[in-house]
Amino acid sequence: MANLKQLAQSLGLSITTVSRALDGYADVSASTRERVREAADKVGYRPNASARRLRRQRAELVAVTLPSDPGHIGPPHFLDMLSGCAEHLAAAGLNLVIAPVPRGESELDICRRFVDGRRVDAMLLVRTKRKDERVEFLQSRGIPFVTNGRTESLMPHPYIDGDGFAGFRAATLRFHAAGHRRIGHIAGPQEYYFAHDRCRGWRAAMEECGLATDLYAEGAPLEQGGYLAALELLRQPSRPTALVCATDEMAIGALRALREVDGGNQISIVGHDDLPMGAFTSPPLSTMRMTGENLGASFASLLLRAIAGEPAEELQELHAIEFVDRDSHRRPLRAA
Amino acid sequence: MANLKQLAQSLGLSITTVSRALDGYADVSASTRERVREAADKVGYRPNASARRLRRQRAELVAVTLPSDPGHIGPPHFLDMLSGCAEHLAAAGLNLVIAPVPRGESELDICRRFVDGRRVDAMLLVRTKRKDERVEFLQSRGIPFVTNGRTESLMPHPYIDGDGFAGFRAATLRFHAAGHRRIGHIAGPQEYYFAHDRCRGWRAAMEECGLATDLYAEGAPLEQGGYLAALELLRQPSRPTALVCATDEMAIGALRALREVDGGNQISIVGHDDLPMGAFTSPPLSTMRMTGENLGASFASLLLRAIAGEPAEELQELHAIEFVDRDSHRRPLRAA
DNA sequence: CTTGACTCCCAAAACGTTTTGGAGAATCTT
DNA sequence: AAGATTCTCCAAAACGTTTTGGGAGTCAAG
Repeated sequence: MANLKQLAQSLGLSITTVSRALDGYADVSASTRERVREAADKVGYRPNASARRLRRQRAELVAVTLPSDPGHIGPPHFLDMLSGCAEHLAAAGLNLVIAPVPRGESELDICRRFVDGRRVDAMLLVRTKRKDERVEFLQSRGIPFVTNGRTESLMPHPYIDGDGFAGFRAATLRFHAAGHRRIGHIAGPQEYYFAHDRCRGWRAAMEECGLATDLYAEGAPLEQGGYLAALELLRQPSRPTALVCATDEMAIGALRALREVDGGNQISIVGHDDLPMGAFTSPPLSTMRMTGENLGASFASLLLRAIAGEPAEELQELHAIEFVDRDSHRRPLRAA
Repeated sequence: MANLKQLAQSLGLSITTVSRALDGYADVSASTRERVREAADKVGYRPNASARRLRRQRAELVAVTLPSDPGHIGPPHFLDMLSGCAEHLAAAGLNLVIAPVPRGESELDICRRFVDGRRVDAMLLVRTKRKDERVEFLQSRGIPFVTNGRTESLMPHPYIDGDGFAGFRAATLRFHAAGHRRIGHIAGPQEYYFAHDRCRGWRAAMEECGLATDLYAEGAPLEQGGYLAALELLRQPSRPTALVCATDEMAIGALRALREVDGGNQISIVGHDDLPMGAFTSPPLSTMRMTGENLGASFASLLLRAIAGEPAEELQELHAIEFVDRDSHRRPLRAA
């Protein structure tokens, strides 16, 4: 209820002095500062956010656009990431607003609305595509942003990403070393950078080993997509003995296909994301995950540094992928 | 870049007229209105959000507090709900900000910050406790809010909840009708309303059937909690033949315990939430879910109506629970 | 006594919008 | 033809803060 004017009046001081006292300026005496602070605490004064934002020309807000398509939004721990990010942004006085894409609008429309209405100081982009129009738009407007996932944009921009190429190459080589020769890949939609990157890793390893890359199937990055893709691979005349899946959700769908077609437990499989659920599937799902603690905090830090004006080149984090050894990747290899 | 002043100048009109033209007031002629609209479109004018908020005395923001504890935030489809809610709020010009609880602060502190700093027009509360201090605070401040889950607050407040009592009672009676007599309950932390409500449903059914309620174990509402709770029940001298679990995540943890101890497939089990993952477990997990389409839209609608001043009594939705018949709830019943 | 530095405070402007309360011109009514 | 009404438009106030550019005092040095 209280605003600066009322508070100042009750103290017999000017608005200016009260404002500066609360902000800790040196040009107000220690005694008045204390007096002001006490009075402010007593009436529970908090500056009106809108007024401050208008005057300071800052929105104190960061938006993250949530892709609506297809199905789930990122891996299930995505919300944990957002939450961590929001928490660290809050420490710097910024709040995180979520911006889903209403039907009939594009993700670009959303960016436009937020940026041109000066509703945000920065943006967080997830689920980047290889060619991502949002990135181009934000670069043209000069608004700070960070992406989760790289893009093929020519101009560098801040991002955090996992080295899917290296991770999937290593996983494929691991299968090869274990004796597998028919190693299939269940891929996500190739327009997404992460899906393409992971696919490239598998492909590179296969070619290094002199193996054909025909055991390939693509699907939506969900259980159902993995299920259908796995069925497709299992129909091939020469079945795979091992499967490298673009995501854990797809791998879990594939596990179901294996159970149905194969009785299960015959084909080795590995996913990516380290979903908590993976420890509880049957067999427990071996997987990969991006190294690094508290991804949300990293995003927050990059966003703050981008807002502070650091150049994009210094705000790019490529994290190694580590293997999570459960059980599903070492099914006994039958003689070919 | 453009503001009202510049736009007005370039058109040779006053700020007032331009503003009212864009807002579609009748007291500006159709021709000027059109002229103004065209010019605004051309320069891509969008009103400055902060200025509008200050003048209108509305934050155009709704906050949802994210509990940080324990572990996951709500069921995995929680983000879908938030996204749907944000989408419908956006259609009314409101954005949804997520407000995680930093360590060292309480959920109450967050509410205070948002409400007293006039940063929001309303709040969305999730994971209500039976006695929830946030509810009391918001009621005392007279700020509109909606909770996901009821509370034991004496003053009525808007909520959306599933009828966990009826759902769990029905599930327990179903097991009884199938011949089960030793029906266990894996419960969530009882301070949460939903956990308590579901537990009461199981307990009521057991008592109606004249069965003892000693097969009870409590745990964190996560896979691990369900796993440990199930192990506890399986250690009892007289094992349960069926398990009613407070959440799917707990049920999935319990499934793992059953596999380890029992070889699996001997004990019937049912969860709640209808996680997509449940269709892919082994055996596929029978579960329950709240009826009703697009929960997020319902929350948005209730929030808007609460902001519009409708009384709390008319903003309470209790949804029926429906059974989702997969396979895990009809394991063959061995002779006792 | 004057000057300069320093301390503590404040009036006023500014941020960009919406809204209030008319003003002037044109049109209608009688 | 005069008054009433309707159409268009606008100046100015207001929202609550931060920041600019001083203005009184006080004190020490010259």
